[in-house]
Amino acid sequence: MKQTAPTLKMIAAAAGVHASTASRALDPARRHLIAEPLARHIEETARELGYRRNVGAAALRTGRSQLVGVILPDVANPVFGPILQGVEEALAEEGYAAIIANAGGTAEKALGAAENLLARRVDALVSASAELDDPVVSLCLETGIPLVLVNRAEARLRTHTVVADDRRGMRFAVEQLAALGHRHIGHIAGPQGVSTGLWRRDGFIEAMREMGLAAGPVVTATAYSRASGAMAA
Amino acid sequence: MKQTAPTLKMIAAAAGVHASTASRALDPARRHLIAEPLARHIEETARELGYRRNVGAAALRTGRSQLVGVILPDVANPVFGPILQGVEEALAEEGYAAIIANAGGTAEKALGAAENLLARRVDALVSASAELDDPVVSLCLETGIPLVLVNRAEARLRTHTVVADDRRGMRFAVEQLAALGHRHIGHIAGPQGVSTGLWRRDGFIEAMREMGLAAGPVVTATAYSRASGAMAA
DNA sequence: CTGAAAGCGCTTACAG
DNA sequence: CTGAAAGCGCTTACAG
Repeated sequence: MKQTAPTLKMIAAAAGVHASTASRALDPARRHLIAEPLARHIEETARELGYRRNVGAAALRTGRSQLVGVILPDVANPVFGPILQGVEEALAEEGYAAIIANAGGTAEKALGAAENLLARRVDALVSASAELDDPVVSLCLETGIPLVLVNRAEARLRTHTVVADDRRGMRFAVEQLAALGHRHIGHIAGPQGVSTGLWRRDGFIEAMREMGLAAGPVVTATAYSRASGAMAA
Repeated sequence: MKQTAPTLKMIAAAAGVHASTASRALDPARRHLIAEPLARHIEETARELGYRRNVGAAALRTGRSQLVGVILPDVANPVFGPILQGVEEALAEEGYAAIIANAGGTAEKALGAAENLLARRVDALVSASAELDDPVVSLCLETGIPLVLVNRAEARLRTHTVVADDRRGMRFAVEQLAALGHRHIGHIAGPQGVSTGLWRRDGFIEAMREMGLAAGPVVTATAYSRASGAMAA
């Protein structure tokens, strides 16, 4: 016997008011529009009947889903746990929820994921899987949906982007090794179609040159995966 | 100039049919109800105008959100990446999307997260953060919303549960160490309020006894965190 | 095979 | 301060 969730109309009826009044009383932002005792009464009935505002229905009316899509290149990769964590936490504070999608490494899949997310009318998108020239960015620009890139940047800055300085990081790594006395240093580069792979490779080459070391071997892995890494190694 | 997404009515008007007809033509499951040439015509207009079915609006009408909530104890913990990955993949195949929530270690927060998810009318819930007697399970049982527990089980089996045999795993670990000649083995146990912590501890004690080893020290960490682990160590 | 209406559960002008 | 109506974008009986 799956009881159907109580609606605003049911609460209103039980409290002896119109649905619009119940709606106002139950929304913190509009509660002040209702006389305090009445508001309290409505709140109580709502609690008794176990009312839970249907966020989806409200979304249809207001045009705001309170949903943000998060596109990850590889959900299983531990790199993205903390990123997702941060996103989820910030969103939850504002009453938003994160809906995730796996891009699975290719731009086509990422685009498909973005399309699905748009069909759910997410209020914004966060993508951690941008390529240097990313179709998801183009899509968001066309449709006007807010987007922020994390982890990977585009070659040309077209939207909000939050990334580490991969080039600098790699230079530090090389300098560290050189300081330890190493002279023959190789680099397994990530995919050159994404900023992390490209920038780290650039940083490696630059640092080697600056340190006056013979350019070590650079082998490019085709993907950020164990298999590709092993192959390159 | 943020163009508003085209609606079914707009497609229908452009194609010269009624919205109900467009709705049928654009739904693979009901497409056969429409004459093939007309269906094709509607499809084409939809594509031209860049139509994207509003999943949320459909959800309101059908009562199925095509959304599944996933409650994780700690999103940043790499343990949950592969779990989330598997869940997301299976859901995506069926046209569902995963919406995530961080339970942050306590049952109260997990319950709050579940409430938020229910307000979004998720069709089902997956929880990786169950305690031995979990309020989220009770809530789902009361409201009739499908739930599956992963990673952690309740003491009393009340719903679908997918977990590893932690007790057996710990016994293997002890046997392995004993086989290597170790005699003095200690155990940093996880929180005893969740099945993984409890079962592994039990497995440890049992295995030590069976191997005829003096019970090593068992220290219980208060949470699955680096800080708690360090303290216990 | 196609159309017209009703309604899912909300919120927002508009009245009073 | 409260009510009544309209409408968000769909889908589903019900007609024809």
